[in-house]
Amino acid sequence: MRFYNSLSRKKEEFIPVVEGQVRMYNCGPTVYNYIHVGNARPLVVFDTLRRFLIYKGYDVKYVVNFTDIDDKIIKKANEEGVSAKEIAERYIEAFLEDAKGLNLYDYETINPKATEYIDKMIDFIQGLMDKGAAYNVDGNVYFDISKTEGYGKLSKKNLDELVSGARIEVNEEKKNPMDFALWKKAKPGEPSWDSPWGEGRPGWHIECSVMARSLLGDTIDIHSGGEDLQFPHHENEIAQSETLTGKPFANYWLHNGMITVDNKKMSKSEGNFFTVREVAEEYDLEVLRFFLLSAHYRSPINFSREAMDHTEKALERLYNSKSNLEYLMEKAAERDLSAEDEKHIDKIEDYKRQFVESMEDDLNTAEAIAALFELVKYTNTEFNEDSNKKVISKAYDSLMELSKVLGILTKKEELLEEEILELIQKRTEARKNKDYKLADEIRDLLKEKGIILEDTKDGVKWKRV
RNA sequence: GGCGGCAUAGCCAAGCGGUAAGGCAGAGGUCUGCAAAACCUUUAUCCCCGGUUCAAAUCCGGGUGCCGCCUCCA
Repeated sequence: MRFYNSLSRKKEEFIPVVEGQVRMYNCGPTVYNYIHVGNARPLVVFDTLRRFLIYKGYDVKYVVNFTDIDDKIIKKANEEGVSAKEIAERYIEAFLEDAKGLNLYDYETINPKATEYIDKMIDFIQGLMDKGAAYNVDGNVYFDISKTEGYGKLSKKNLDELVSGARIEVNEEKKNPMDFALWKKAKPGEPSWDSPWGEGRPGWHIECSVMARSLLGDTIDIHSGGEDLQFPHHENEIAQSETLTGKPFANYWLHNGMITVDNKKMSKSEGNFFTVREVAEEYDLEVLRFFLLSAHYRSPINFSREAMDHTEKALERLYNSKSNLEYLMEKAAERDLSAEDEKHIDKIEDYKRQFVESMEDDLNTAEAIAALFELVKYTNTEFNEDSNKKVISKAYDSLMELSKVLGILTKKEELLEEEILELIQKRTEARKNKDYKLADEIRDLLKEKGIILEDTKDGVKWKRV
């Protein structure tokens, strides 16, 4: 398995720190608002990576933090006249709902809150002070980037050019314009914690460094997030953590590309965003999930209604295949494998292999999905009610197994209800009597209740939508 | 100005030196009372110009266009 590592800017074979174990940290949301589609991409992509690693047999520990103390949260709280804590709790709850809809919680995800790690952050900052890599100016503590080697190694920034850039904030307190806040002195009315430097709160970058270290150790395997976090956020995490521990902070840095709308980056500040719950009003969130996996995770991907509609249709093809295979499993005969059956099994294995190899190559989900569709095509073409049940089961299990890696095809069909069966029976009789008016009425009635009928030469099939 | 990425059929999107995956849409057909689903057939020489090579969408050089980061940002 190999990943494109932002540190080296090339694909590298993946070797975990501890054999058989993977420790992943993915920068999570700042909970001051509902998440939008752009925020959802890294969550879906790296959840899929986590799923695949589990599929490969790794013991995965996966952390996605909540930044629950921050300027934006405080601002929002002030606007609404409520506490920052209340804002954070509200949007954490909303996040969990959205995340569940996106199938992000099929496996355990550790969700630390920044405010639960304040003590550890203070210790961490103190450690940097002790090393002379941080300095306190009247209650504001800054990281001194001149004390760290290789600052800019992730984003490949040249310090001189950074400093000469026009958009560096002017701050008299800092020794170097690129120094960043570890601890911010409390302003009146702001939530704050006691520290050796007075009342205040942690800076953003320190939060991730501390939570990652506390939960996953000094060196983690995979650190992921949006490519827009590469600088300065991830760069600063590296600087702090490696300065303190003297060890590599993360061995593999994976960054996803941006979601665009009309080819412009989707962002809160631009206002061109769609929240996940807005999308949920029109589409099942599984469609959004599938859409986010339809292109390679490092490419930009343009979000549009048209694209979502196409994705919805594509996903439907997979669901149809699932229900077709379920139907065939009912009908197919139980018998020993013939030579031809063996060939079918081999072919199914081939498609699975293609899927896995694609995923192993820097999480090429687009190619993996293509393999899935080829499997579908094969089963649609080759199998019928006379097929060997073992073969059908194999195809079905493969489809479901690979879909599980992608986190799709999770909607469960409810059990057949007596009512529905009765109606279908009634309609069949009507059709026999050429009473097509009644037959169509029954079909429409069922359609209204979300049951789609299909008349095949093998009988009437039905499914829920 | 610095750093990085992208440009493949009507749309989306793989491909990483050997003569273009997959999905959506379209056309024709099979099946069917109709419909749906499914299947079959059908639609590209890969932004432009040079170069390397027996061989390039794939490598190199030069253009053109678009995007991201350099400020909070997934």
